[in-house]
Amino acid sequence: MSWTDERVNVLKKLWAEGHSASQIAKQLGGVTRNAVIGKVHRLGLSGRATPSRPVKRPPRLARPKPRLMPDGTVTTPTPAVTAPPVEEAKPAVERTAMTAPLPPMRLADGGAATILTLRDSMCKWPIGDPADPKFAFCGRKSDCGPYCTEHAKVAFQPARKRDTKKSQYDYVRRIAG
DNA sequence: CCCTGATTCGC
DNA sequence: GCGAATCAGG
Repeated sequence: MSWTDERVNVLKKLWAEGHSASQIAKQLGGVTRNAVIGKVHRLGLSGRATPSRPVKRPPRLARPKPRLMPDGTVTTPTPAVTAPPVEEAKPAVERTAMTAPLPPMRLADGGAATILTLRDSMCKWPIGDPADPKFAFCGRKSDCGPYCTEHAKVAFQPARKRDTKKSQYDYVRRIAG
């Protein structure tokens, strides 16, 4: 099917009325929603009422995936080597320190357990910002684990509600192809 | 998983 | 110009 004047008019009308691209495609027939969206863009009426989506995305770089050519050859375009501005996850220390329920134990000298004074039998729960000079460890007696009984409760929470196998699989597929 | 629009690029 | 593939997000 091609974009006749009549079909374009229907497209404009339905789009103006707020129908989604897939709905318009179904009504027109013979086109996919991608075709509708593509046409909408080409007509320059992409910006409809934006209810709740002020999403600004940086432009995607060219598809690096191999493409199967009609003659059977597979071409793998060299992907742009632009470093993606990936924001790293916060260090575990920061997250755990924020939820620390106990202040560092006071040592005999009045200070707190540091990396120098922390012994094997002492709780290794971090307290405060590692970059801070006052950064310390809990230092209470740790028995069968790295933490004291109080921090062990926080550190070894009962397993959080697991993701479904399905959604995990989706994630793996997303990153692994 | 379903859905939405946005974008790129081979055709 | 067209639209499939592929995005990012609800």
